[in-house]
Amino acid sequence: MNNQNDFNKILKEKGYKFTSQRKHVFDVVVENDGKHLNSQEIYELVRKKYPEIGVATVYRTLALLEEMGLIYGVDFEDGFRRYEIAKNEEEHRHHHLICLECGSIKEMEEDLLGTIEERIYQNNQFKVINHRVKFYGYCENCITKMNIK
Amino acid sequence: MNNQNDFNKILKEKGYKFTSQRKHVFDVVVENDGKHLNSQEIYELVRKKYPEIGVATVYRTLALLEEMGLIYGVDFEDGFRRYEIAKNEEEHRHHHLICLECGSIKEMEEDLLGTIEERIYQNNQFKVINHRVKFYGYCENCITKMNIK
DNA sequence: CTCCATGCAAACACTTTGCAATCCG
DNA sequence: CGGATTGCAAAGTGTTTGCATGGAG
Repeated sequence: MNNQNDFNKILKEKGYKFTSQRKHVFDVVVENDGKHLNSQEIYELVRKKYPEIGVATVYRTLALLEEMGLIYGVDFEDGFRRYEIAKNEEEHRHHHLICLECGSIKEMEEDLLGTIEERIYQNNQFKVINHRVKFYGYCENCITKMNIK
Repeated sequence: MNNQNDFNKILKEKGYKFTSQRKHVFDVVVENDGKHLNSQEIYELVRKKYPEIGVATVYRTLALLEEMGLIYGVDFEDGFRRYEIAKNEEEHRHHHLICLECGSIKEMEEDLLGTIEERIYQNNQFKVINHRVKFYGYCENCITKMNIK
């Protein structure tokens, strides 16, 4: 299966044009799966392969890809909008374990809250469509280093 | 119990001075419990009672109050940092039900994940200290209006 | 009286927008 | 070709900082 053609096809389906700028931006996000790059970092990486690209194009493309559902924007409250690829097998987005000591971010695949959503509807008359969970604490490395329980 | 003296005392304990600017900022956050005001909104409200105050003071004070644990900053990914009062009875922060239709934000007090944290430690070697959950979906009003299930 | 805290304006950092030039289809 | 897309620079937005003045303790 050919990536370029796949990407091309998805764009066309939505009535958008294929450009190498868009391909390069998408590639960088895909190639850095799990790194939660922010827009500036993506811009820098794309520039290595395509130096003429402008910041505005990167921002516009990221918004486009997010709207198309190919990537997700995540906010770790550090002042940057960060992006990760959308894996369409996920019904709900995965969750993040954020280390308070070193700032590392680990992904966790379990769907914790699926069973709880019905209860929320009963108790709060609120129909849950998606949820987002962030856990703050200490990662394996820092637990060892800090010698805490 | 006298609010002004309480607030004064907490500041002194941490080695900070009592000023009427600080009191006014804190008061506005307390008086608007549940409204998740952003910094600009807080600035506007404080100015009604204390017109000479500057934006910088509001930002500095909000950071100070957060650091002291009197208020929490929350990020609803709308480009603003929003604040809510910290209720120290809460072991974990409460969670938010965010309506995708009208944008309303409702608070939910249940602690959903307390029991799950041990499992996370087993599975991921990650020691959870706190967690933050946001549910996206449709609120009671919008469900009625939109006539969805 | 001594610093801490304030107000002001300028500086910042990230993102968005306007517009002419360019390129895809 | 014609309209979507791009690059550039300028404008926006929310927030932070430098510094002289002011006020709490």
